[in-house]
Parts: sequence; C-alpha cells; structure tokens
Amino acid sequence: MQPDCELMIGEVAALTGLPSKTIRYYEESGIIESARRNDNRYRTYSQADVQTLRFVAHARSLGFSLKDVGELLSLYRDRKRASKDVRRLALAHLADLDRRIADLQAMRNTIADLAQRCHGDDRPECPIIEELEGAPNRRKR
Amino acid sequence: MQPDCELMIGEVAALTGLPSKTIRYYEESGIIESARRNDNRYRTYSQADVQTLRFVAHARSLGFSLKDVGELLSLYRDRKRASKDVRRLALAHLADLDRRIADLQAMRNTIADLAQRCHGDDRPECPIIEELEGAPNRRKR
DNA sequence: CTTGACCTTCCAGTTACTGGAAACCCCATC
DNA sequence: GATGGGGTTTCCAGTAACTGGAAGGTCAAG
Repeated sequence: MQPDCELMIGEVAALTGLPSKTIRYYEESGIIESARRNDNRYRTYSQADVQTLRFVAHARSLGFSLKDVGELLSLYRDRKRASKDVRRLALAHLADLDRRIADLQAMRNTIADLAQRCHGDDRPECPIIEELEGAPNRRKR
Repeated sequence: MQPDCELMIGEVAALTGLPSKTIRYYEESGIIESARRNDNRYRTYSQADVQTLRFVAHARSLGFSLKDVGELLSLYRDRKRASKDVRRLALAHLADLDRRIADLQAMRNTIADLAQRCHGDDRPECPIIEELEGAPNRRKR
C-alpha cells in the first residue's frame, strides 16, 4: 500500500469496520473533519484519516459518547496533553458505566426472580403480572 | 377518595409518579387508550386508569420496552392468559438484559484497567490514548 | 449501450420521552 | 372588569447515534 494512496469511502469502511454511512455521519456531525473530494466529488481519505477513524471506532466500542470521542480526539492530537485530562474522561465514563450496569443488574435480578417463580404453564396465575400490578419500586434518579 | 371520582392528569401524575407529558405520550403512542374528556376537554381518569398506569410505570422501571409493555398489558387484562406467555416475554427480556450487562461489563473492565494504568499527571504519556490508537477490539454483532 | 457497483445528497424512521410556545379554563383577588 | 396564577390543551422540535431508502451521478466491463 503506497503511503499516500487516496482511498474511497468504501475502502475506508472495509479498513475500519465502520459502515460508509456512519463515516459520512461522523463527518456531518463534526466528529471528524470534512473529507477532501476528488474530481467526481467522491470523498477521499488518507491513511491518517483511516487511523483517526480507527481511533473513533475503538472509542465508540468502549462506549464513549460521540461528544467524549470528540474530546478524546483532540487530546489524541495534542502532543502536549496532560494524561490526567484523558484519565478524567475515562473515570467519568467508568462511573457512568457502573451506574448503568447497576441499574440493569437490579432489573435483571428482579426479572430473574419473577421468572423463576412463574410456573410458565397454561394457567393464568403469574407472579410476574402480580408484581407489575403492585406498586412500582422507587426508582432513584 | 370516592370510588368513581374523576382525576385530572396532574393528579394522576402525582399518583403514579409519571409526568403528565409521559401519560399523554403513552396515550398518543397507543400504549393506553384515549382518556375520556370532561366539558373543558381535559382528560379525566378513573382509579382503574391509575392502576393501569402504575402497571405501565412498573414494567417500564424493569426495563421492558413500550412494545413489551403493550403485550404485558394485554396479558394483564386477559383473565385467561397462560402464564407461559408472560414468562416467555420476561425471559426474552432477561436475555436482553444479560447481553447488555455483559457488553457494558466488558467495556467497564477495559476502561477500569486503562484508567488504573494511566498516571493521570501533567505528562502526555497515556495508556488510554495508546489503546484507542491501536486496533479496535472485535465487536460482536 | 447497458449493466453493475460504486458514490452522492436528502429525507425519514428509530426509542421514549422532554422542553417550549401559544392558547384556553377556572378561580381568586384588586 | 381586569389581572394573575395554576392548571390544561395542542403542536413542534430536539435528544443519541445511527440506519434505510430513494433518486441520481460516475466509472469500467462486456
């Protein structure tokens, strides 16, 4: 692969694992800068662009929001970044993940318990329905 | 509280913990049937409506989608329901929750590991950025 | 010259709400 | 009677991060 061969969006999609649509969406939403165009008005990408998109894809796969990804990208590009800024972002995300996991886990445990107590036969009696009929648990917000 | 006193939406909101907006939204999206109106065209609700909305709120708080809530509601109303139908819904939801928890947990562990290895000082070296720079982990889909 | 595989833009739909605007209703007060 | 306050109504828009589809341009092969 030549160092400066220009790639089209489909090739970049194949290289990054991101759908072309998503790459265009990232451009449109300002997460990456607008791609150069060739004579046909087709977007063209360099290897550096592929690297940037891989960074984005990886950050997204770790659950960072696009907003966070934008900040991570600018830290990534900043050679003088302070690692504490990166770490702060990561820790905030970690806390968010923990919150979401705890919420889901609580639901999961309740559902598992109810499902386990439900006969699951042709009769109408059902602890699941009965539970839903009762007062909802306090949901913290 | 009289048995058949008609409540206005704000009172129902207070009784169910659901915002008025959300109650209107549930009506509009067909999850509950359209409320009767009084002379002012204000929505009025019975105690039975409050009970239905509590059911909905509780199911939502357990993470069921509105679509699922619709099905649960019709099972709730069906005196001849088979508990296995309820259970099937619950088990599908459980599987979904487990999938989502596992996904989040994997992210969480990676982030926690990276954050722990990051010095978090004023220097630019950062394992978090380095990880994101590398190839993204295969994400199953 | 047509076909097929790309690419382009634009619009709509997804989920479950939430916020805000403009207007109406009712009651209490000045 | 005017005003104010608190409810209510409808409608429109925005959220997050895409995804699907339509209509049309470009290019190489057959």
